[in-house]
Amino acid sequence: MLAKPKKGARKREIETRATELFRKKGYTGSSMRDLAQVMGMEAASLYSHIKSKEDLLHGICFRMADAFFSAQQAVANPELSYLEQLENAMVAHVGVITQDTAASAVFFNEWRHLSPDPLAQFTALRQDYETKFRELLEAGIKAGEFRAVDANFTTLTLFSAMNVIYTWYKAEGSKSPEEIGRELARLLIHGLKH
Amino acid sequence: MLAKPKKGARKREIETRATELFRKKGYTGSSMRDLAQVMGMEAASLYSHIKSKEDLLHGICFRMADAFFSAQQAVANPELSYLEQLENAMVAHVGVITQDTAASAVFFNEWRHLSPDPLAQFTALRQDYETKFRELLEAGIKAGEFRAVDANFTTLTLFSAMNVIYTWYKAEGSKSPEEIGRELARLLIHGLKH
DNA sequence: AATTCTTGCTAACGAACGTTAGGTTGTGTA
DNA sequence: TACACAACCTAACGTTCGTTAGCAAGAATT
Repeated sequence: MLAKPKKGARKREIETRATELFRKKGYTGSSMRDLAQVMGMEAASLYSHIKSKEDLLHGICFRMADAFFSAQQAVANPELSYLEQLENAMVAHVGVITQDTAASAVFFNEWRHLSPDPLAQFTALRQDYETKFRELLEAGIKAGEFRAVDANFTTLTLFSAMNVIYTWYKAEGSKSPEEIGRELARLLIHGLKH
Repeated sequence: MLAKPKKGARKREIETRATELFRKKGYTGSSMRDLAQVMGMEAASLYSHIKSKEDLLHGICFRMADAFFSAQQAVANPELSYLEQLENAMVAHVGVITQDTAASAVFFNEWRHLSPDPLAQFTALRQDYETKFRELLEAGIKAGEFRAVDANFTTLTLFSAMNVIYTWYKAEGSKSPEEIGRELARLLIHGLKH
């Protein structure tokens, strides 16, 4: 049943190229003819493999959402200190970003172009995910591990600091994803001052 | 010479509405007919006031760049400690963002849609601006005021933490721009830990 | 009163958009 | 050898895009 050329391989290549294209020019700035060109085919031919342009965006956004959730759950461990739990969650988050920076770029910047229904679903997922971080923060404050910062404000700051990493991370760079995550956690937890 | 309806007032209203529109739907996702609709006129009529769609984007991006530069220069003071200089620069930066969150959103997210020539000019300006922060950081490290962090990495983290503020700041909120800047500086300089 | 300027209109241009219909070719399977 | 199917094609659809041309009405200026 399975021959050498794996089933759906062409579709996955389209998804990969679409992700790179959306990263570079944005979703609304990318045309199906642009995508066809990088694939070396006609625009109409894309529809032998995919359903629609938005379906590509949908796939990228929700696959990333899944990855973030899985990574978060994989490191969840209530027996650790809140400080350790937060640091591990940050490392896990950074790990997902570094695994696919193009998909991360689309995830962070293009989700708003989803149509209303998937958009609502997406924002709900994202809210849930971010809430885990905020709860960790609030619990850590209550336990006296953290300063009494504004939890909402700080959560957004943490995410912002983590989510910028897709803009510069290169797999062949000198730092591993884990090192980057730890260094970032250290900066945010211990600060810049000597 | 000056009558009640100030000259260019209509043009400025178009720019304001375009800024809000670009923030909401992105530059490539916004059409001139969209803009005309929020202005209550026909798309073609816009061209009595403006030169082109890209000219709107150009104006927004470069006016913000000017504002950031001015604010940075206004607080520059080599007699202060690097820590104080950095904190003041951060407060100034946040001040510009909070003055116009819509224009900030466009500045941060839509500049890549400028055509090649202004794009090159824009990125050069931005590079210059960010370099001031990096130099402050490097000098502070050398002087022993800061830990020996990676200056590039940390500069990006600082900007990312500051630049997320346009997403949630409301003028009628409980914190002033100055308070937000100071709190952010405190978080990044002193850290989250108790 | 004559003139200029501002502000808007209708109509239309060529180009690009996402997508569908229907056909062809080559390859692996029954 | 017949068949199924993935992969891609050409042609075209209706729509939307940014923008221009030419004109009209009112207000401000001379």
